[in-house]
Amino acid sequence: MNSIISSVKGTRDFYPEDMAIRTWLYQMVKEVSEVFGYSEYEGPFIEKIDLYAAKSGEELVKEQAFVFEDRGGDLISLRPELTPTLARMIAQRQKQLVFPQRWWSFGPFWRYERPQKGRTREFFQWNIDLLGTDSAVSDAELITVCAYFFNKVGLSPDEVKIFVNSRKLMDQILEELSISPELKQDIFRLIDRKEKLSPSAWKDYADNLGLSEQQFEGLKSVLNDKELWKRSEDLVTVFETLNTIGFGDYVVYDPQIIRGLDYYTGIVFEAKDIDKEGRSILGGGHYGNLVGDVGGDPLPGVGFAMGDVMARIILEKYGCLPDFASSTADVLVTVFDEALFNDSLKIASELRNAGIKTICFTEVTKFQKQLKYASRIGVPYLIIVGPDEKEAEEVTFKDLNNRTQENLKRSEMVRIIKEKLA
RNA sequence: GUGGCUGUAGCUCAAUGGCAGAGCUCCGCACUGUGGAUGCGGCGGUUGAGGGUUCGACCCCCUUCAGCCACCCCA
Repeated sequence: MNSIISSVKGTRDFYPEDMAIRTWLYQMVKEVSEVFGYSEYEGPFIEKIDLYAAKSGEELVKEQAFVFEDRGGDLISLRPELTPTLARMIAQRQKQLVFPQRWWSFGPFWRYERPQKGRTREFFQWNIDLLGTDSAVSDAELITVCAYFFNKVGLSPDEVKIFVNSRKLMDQILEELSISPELKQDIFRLIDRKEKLSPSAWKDYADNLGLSEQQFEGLKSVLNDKELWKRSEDLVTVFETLNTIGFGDYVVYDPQIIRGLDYYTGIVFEAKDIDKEGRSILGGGHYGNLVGDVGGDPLPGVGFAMGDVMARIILEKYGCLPDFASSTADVLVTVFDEALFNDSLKIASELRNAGIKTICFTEVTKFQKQLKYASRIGVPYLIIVGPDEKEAEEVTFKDLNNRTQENLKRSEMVRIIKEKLA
């Protein structure tokens, strides 16, 4: 045990039961994306560091990327996010693509961070973007995709909520409070921290930024104003659209949603557990110009990303994960003795040719051991071929769950088993 | 990058500074063509790693690694 080389910090081993969950999640994401007419795409897992230099938050690249030098001396990064890659891919074909484009992806990402709950160094992320449109209804569509996904996997509006705000509205508020644009990032951070700090600590934070008493009070009352969204045309449209479509229950206005990434320019949103337990499940928003930094023509859009780590935590918490069969085989063929080994192998082959997932025991051992093995790995059905069965041109077909068994004619075996499995 | 908690058998956990244990799992047998039960037996450990204090360390100290949690940031 001591000699086993440990896995890389922050990575996860996907044992079959974990892989089943990951695959299931991918299926859900795929079905939701495609029912909205989005096309799947994928980029490289490694990129030149330059791609990220201009974009993203600086910290994301400078401090959280896995960077190495290749043999040619270029600095290469394991991708910490997909948006810059998407921007490049779009920019390269900007002249030939018909907009709006609807794209989605599900793949691995790496960030060199300290692992904790809901956060690993290697994780999977669902990215979905609607490109080349500036309308608030587009923003509403992406939020609908979120809600649709939650609904599909069985997370109710009593369990998760999508919190929505508008960067544009917040900009306007800051202007009205006469807060200088240079302070904008700091104020956004201040807003972001309100929940995490005690009231007095939060006040200290504000004082340190140089907010006047008047500005501080103004900001505070704005953040408590649940009706503030009515001042934003975009937000009004978003909420109206969602109510029309019927997913309004999932959505709630929250003036404290800001989002860290600075390329968001309009609607921003993130989904969280209703009691705000843990980190957000997904986050996204409207960006004014996706491809500007990689040399394309200005192109707006809206999109979000969902990480698999937090998604699994929430799905587990609310019991939304289906029961996955412990074995992927439906039938196990036992081996009676050396003389009948070939008969078992042939029967197994016959079943496989008919598309039935079949395991054949590969050694001659005590029957009890084979039966126990079948039971332990969770195969539902057993085929027994002994001298009696061979003589009668039959097999014994045993249902391990019901503990019943019957004899099947060899000629009818495949047909009957297929019926049972249907 | 900062701080806190935790590392003992495959798993869950015990052991006042004094012989490293239990339950579960696993394997074997009782059981020569029928599993989960029961009984009996067995395998299993450099106590995460390295150093120090001590007659003696799972226990105290230092270092390091890993996991978890929070900050930061974000999926």
